[in-house]
Amino acid sequence: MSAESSKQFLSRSTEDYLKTIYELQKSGEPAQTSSIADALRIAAPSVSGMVKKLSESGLVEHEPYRGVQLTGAGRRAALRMVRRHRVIETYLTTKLGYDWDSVHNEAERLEHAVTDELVERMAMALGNPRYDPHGAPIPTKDGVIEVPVYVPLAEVPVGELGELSRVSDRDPEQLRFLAELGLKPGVSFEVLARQPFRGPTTILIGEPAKEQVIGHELAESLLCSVAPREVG
Amino acid sequence: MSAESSKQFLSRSTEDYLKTIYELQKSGEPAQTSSIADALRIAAPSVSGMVKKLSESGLVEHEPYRGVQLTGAGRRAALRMVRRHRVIETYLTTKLGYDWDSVHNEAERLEHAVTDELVERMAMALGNPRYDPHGAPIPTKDGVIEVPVYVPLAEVPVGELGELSRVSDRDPEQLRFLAELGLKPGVSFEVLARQPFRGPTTILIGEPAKEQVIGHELAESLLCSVAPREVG
DNA sequence: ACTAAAATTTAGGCTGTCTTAAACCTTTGT
DNA sequence: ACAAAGGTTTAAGACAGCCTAAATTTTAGT
Repeated sequence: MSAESSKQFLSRSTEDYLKTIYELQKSGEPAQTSSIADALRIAAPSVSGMVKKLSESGLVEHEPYRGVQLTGAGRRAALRMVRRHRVIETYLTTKLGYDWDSVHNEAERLEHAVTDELVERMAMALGNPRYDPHGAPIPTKDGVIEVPVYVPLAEVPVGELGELSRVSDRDPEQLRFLAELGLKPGVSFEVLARQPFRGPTTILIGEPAKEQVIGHELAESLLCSVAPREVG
Repeated sequence: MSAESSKQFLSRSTEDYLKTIYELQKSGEPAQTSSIADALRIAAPSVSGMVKKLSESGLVEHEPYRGVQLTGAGRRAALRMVRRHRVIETYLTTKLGYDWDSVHNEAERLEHAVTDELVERMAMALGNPRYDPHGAPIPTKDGVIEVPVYVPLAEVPVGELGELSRVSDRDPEQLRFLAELGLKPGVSFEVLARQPFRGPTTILIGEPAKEQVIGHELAESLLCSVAPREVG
């Protein structure tokens, strides 16, 4: 209801800032200027300037030298972008045959050009999916997002059964590699062994069950649910 | 091969200028500054400035105070945008249930955000259609566009049989009205009567054949093929 | 506690695209 | 033939976003 809250049209760049701040700030702490700059591949002073504007529009709160937090309005706008991005990614893979490693860039451009109506039509055509192809939860139209609790594969104890639930959508190379190994969300596995000192993890996976060795770094980015599903 | 011709990335605004100039210049004569300004809803001096830049990039030829013409490269870029626009319009109506009166605006935004790959995937999914929902020809990937010869309904002689082939996609109001009357590309009709002094035309049309009276102005914007199809 | 390093902000500038006001050509009516 | 009208261009400036360099604040190590 405040004078600020009804600002309707956000610039492309504003949308990018809000989405980025949302991603950085998920863990709760304020987002740092330099993290935003890195994520957007922009110089830090540019971020300083833009953040001032965002905070004047009531989309973020900025304590100088401390960091940035989304306001209610900012969070809503950010989640709208996240929904767009994930619905688009799902649509492109499901309906237009995109590989899951190439959708990210396309979605990154389209999310700024699409109307709410198109997003809803795409979601409808897909049966209102709850997860995108990388396993990330899709916020609802009214900005509600599920926050499942996952364990990185690197931390699932040896002997445990689990299901791969989510992977990062950022690195196409990595995604292509995962696809080769059949490592996509929904796949079940058993942890057979793990070497100490940040060594690789061995899992049993796939239809003709097969052993797979996975390096520590990769195993840290694979988010899993452990066997007796406690998470909706 | 010239130094200019390899300029790869056109700004959103450049794309709009080229597409507009293409539309205005279809009839052959150079496009006027003021017509471009009107079409883009921009002040004339802005167009002057931009045209200078376009001509420095080798996309148009500009004879000051005379008008603008697309060069080969400019025409190619414009047709790429036209293809995008029309493929998108066709996709949205065919696959996502859009009405033909609401696709124009959506396409107008998307055409700048889409990659060539997405356009080709959409075209593929549609079976490489030759016409969009308004009956406009879709240029091929390599920039070939069909130029059918049509007659405005207002000029089809009384007694003649014809087929409605193309309508303008610009005015949603008009499109909704046409839809109500069942007047969409592909529909056949017979001209029953026409009043003089730019009066209305009466046609026989539809499955349960029905008489329809159409005002002169509207009849001028409905492009038809006359009965013994001479046009591919 | 104090200084060196790291992070952030301020200052000043650039580019792209738009604007209005004024100057400038071209066309056209008498 | 020439002046008014109309279209076009130049001039000057605004605004969004970006940049680098310099000044400032915070953090961290001794």
